[in-house]
Amino acid sequence: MTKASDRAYETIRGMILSGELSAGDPLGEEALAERCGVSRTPIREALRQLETDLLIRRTDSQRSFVADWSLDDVSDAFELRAMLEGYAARRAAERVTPELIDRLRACNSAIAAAISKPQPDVATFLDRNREFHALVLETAASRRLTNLLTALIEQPVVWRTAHHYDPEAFQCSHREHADLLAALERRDGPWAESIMAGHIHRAFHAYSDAHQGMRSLEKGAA
Amino acid sequence: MTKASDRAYETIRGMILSGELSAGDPLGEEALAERCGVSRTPIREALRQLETDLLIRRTDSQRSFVADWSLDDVSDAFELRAMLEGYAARRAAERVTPELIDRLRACNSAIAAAISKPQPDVATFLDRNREFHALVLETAASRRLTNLLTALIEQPVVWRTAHHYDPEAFQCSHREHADLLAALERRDGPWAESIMAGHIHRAFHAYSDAHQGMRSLEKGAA
DNA sequence: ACGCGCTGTATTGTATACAATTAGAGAAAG
DNA sequence: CTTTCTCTAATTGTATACAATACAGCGCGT
Repeated sequence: MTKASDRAYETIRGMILSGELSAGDPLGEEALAERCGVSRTPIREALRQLETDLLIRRTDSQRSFVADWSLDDVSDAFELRAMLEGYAARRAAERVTPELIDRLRACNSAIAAAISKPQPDVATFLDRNREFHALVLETAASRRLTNLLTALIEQPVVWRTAHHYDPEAFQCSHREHADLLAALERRDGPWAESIMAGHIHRAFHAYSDAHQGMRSLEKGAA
Repeated sequence: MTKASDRAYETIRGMILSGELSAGDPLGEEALAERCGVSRTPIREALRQLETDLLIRRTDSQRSFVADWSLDDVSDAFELRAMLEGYAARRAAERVTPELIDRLRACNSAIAAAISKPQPDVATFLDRNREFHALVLETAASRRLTNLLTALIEQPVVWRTAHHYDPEAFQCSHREHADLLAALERRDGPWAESIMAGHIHRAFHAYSDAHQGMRSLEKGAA
């Protein structure tokens, strides 16, 4: 059986990512404990983890709230991701093995299959996309880099952006993965870095555009 | 009165940085609790923080040990620092204020005073150096970046490297700070980024050389 | 009406007891 | 002699009670 603090972490994280809790909502330890069916002790551990993930913020007096992400925040996070994942891709290119290439290719094929349906399978896309990036990161073989990136990769807002992708955006993502594969296969670190950085920047603009669209809709509805 | 968990954090961190505990030493919660004069609860909070700082590592079964840093690890950490602090400097250049310039200048003057004595005041140098970098980071105004960098800035090994600096190394550091000030004053982001990245890389080589020297000494003594 | 301080209540911090898990020593079998 | 199994002791995980702290609302004085 999994530890209670882990379950609490997953539960609370899920509530934030799913939108069940919205930005700014207060997170009382006692309330969460009741909701997760555990005592406050594991909740506190979970909150500390979520804090380093930047999914929650704590006031000076240690009260916890669901973090709110302004467009500036998100832009900032993406720029950091572009830099760090670019670095990861470069390191991966220097350490790549034939097995890795095979696994990445399989991954990207699964993505291709998921997005060429008439009704794109977004869940599979997200899973395989995550796997693709995780493989690259693993190959980069830097514990520190892995640590830093986990805080940035699982971003709440981004998580849902792919649902607004149009067919062309999916194709772009897939093609960029293929390009990255080519760079890795040739062990060309700088190329891999450039592609990855561009890949992340494009994802940001996809998010940014979708967000803008959503805001106009809200405005129109109001 | 400061919180017990904070005191515990500082105490344990101090024990690691000062070398009272060496790499690989086991860190039992109960033993630490007794040593810090608090219960296990705040110790657990402190250990979590130290873990994200990468000063301790935890086994699969959650036992804690003082982290050991290979030269590769350190090199890796420095490269990340160079990238991230470079980015911070660039952002700072875009957001700089006259007050900041003044504070940085004061900081660097204090450094100059500390290192031009016949017997350099290393403690002051370290403090002011930290303050200098903290000011730049603060001006960069990215909560995320700050989070990521704290894990890298307070490196245990690095902390003691300055004690092995020769007079010229201190002067280099001071001069590079002055260069950075010039870049900030002109709001030249790319220049600031280059200087900062170079500054960090130089620090790595200073560490690397000193480390090499220490290893030869050890060898000779054995 | 406005600001200031006080008090009650809600929330977090800490200690402690107990449960669950794991490492490691030692015995038994091959 | 090596291997594996078991059992014990040490260590971490969780729950709960209590202490300290912060926030909000109210009353008071200006």
